[in-house]
Amino acid sequence: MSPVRTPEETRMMILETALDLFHRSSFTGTSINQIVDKAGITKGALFHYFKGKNELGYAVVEECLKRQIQEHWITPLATSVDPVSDMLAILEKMSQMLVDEPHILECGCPLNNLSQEMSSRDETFRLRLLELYRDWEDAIEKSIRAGIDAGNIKEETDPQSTASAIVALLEGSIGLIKVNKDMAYVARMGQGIANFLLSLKP
Amino acid sequence: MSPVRTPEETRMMILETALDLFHRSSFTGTSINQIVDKAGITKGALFHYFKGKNELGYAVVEECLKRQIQEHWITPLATSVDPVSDMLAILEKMSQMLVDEPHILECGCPLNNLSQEMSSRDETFRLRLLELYRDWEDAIEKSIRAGIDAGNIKEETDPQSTASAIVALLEGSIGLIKVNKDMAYVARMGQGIANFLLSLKP
DNA sequence: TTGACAACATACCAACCGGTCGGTTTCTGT
DNA sequence: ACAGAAACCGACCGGTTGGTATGTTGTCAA
Repeated sequence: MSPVRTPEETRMMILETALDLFHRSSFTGTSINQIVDKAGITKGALFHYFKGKNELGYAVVEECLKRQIQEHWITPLATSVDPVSDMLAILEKMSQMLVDEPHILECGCPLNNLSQEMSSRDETFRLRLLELYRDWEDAIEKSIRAGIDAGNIKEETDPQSTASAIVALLEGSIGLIKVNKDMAYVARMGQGIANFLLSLKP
Repeated sequence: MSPVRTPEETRMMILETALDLFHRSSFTGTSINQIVDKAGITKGALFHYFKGKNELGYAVVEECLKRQIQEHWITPLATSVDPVSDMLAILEKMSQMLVDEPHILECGCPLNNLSQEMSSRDETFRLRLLELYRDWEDAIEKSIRAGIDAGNIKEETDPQSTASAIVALLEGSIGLIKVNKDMAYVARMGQGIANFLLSLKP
């Protein structure tokens, strides 16, 4: 006989519902009532686990977004000595996700969305999101260093500024794709990104 | 004796106040009352000139943002045959603006802000903002073609995808600067952008 | 079995939102 | 001079927001 109340699952359900709604409709554009309704719980439950909407947002950043960045970027690049090829493979995988779930075409990147919306409005949000970006850039930077050592990247490449530029290029691309909402544009942008990455090879 | 009522000035005051507040606090984050208060007018006046908040937003895009893109990018690049150097000059000018008015550091790009916020929520917004991006990309694309013809850009460069990537890189950079809020990071990103642009030269 | 606390549920609140509407003031064509 | 239109005012409205107060139900250790 399974228990009626499963606190951990409830909390996780709230987090994932919030993540999904924040992704589709932004943070301020999503009301607590919407989260509660879609998660199939009540306001009492939500405020039992989180002090307020902001705290829920922080938790989404720390737990959900952090894990996504980790899975998609940091882990795959951790042992890479050919980051250009490996990043192209990651992008290929993400491009496939766009084909499978076309609604993502107009949703953008959850990390970028939340950053653009909240970082100038709430300092706690900014600092937590900044940490994720730092982790992401660091992972790319280290892989570039490894790539240089392995002879897979031009020696004169500056790892730090190149890593920042790569992240900027990716986030900017997703933002533009959101506005264009067009698979042909996705292909064009993919070519632009690929050309940039390939220019780093010797 | 100057007239008490100056309709055109009133309308322009509303537009510029709205542009400034949308830039600082986003579209949904700015209330009509805030606009009205800061512009020194009343709600009646605002609704006399614009059917609603969305229509005001459309006008801000069509009149204010369009002019800004035109001034900063399209006009300077129209006659360019060395777009890399000319774009670096534009960026240098914008970087100086950041030093003069540091609050922009956390405000981001008005066009990017509005796009990320509204393009998935209102189709009219998306289409109008998309038009501005197309104009911007077209201007860069054409200047790249001219640069190739003049021998200032590598022949194998694909103008279209490169133009898209440049816009993505710029918008992504401003977005990341907003999160980092740090002049040292601005310098790092500037170096990353410059390296990318310079890689287009023969 | 029972007390204590975590895990929920629900009704309610003040503040704020975009928008309306009837009225007043200023301007302009005749 | 005067009528009618444009410009502008500000009180008001229904709806929504994040958040709270209070009550009920399930769980588990003693």
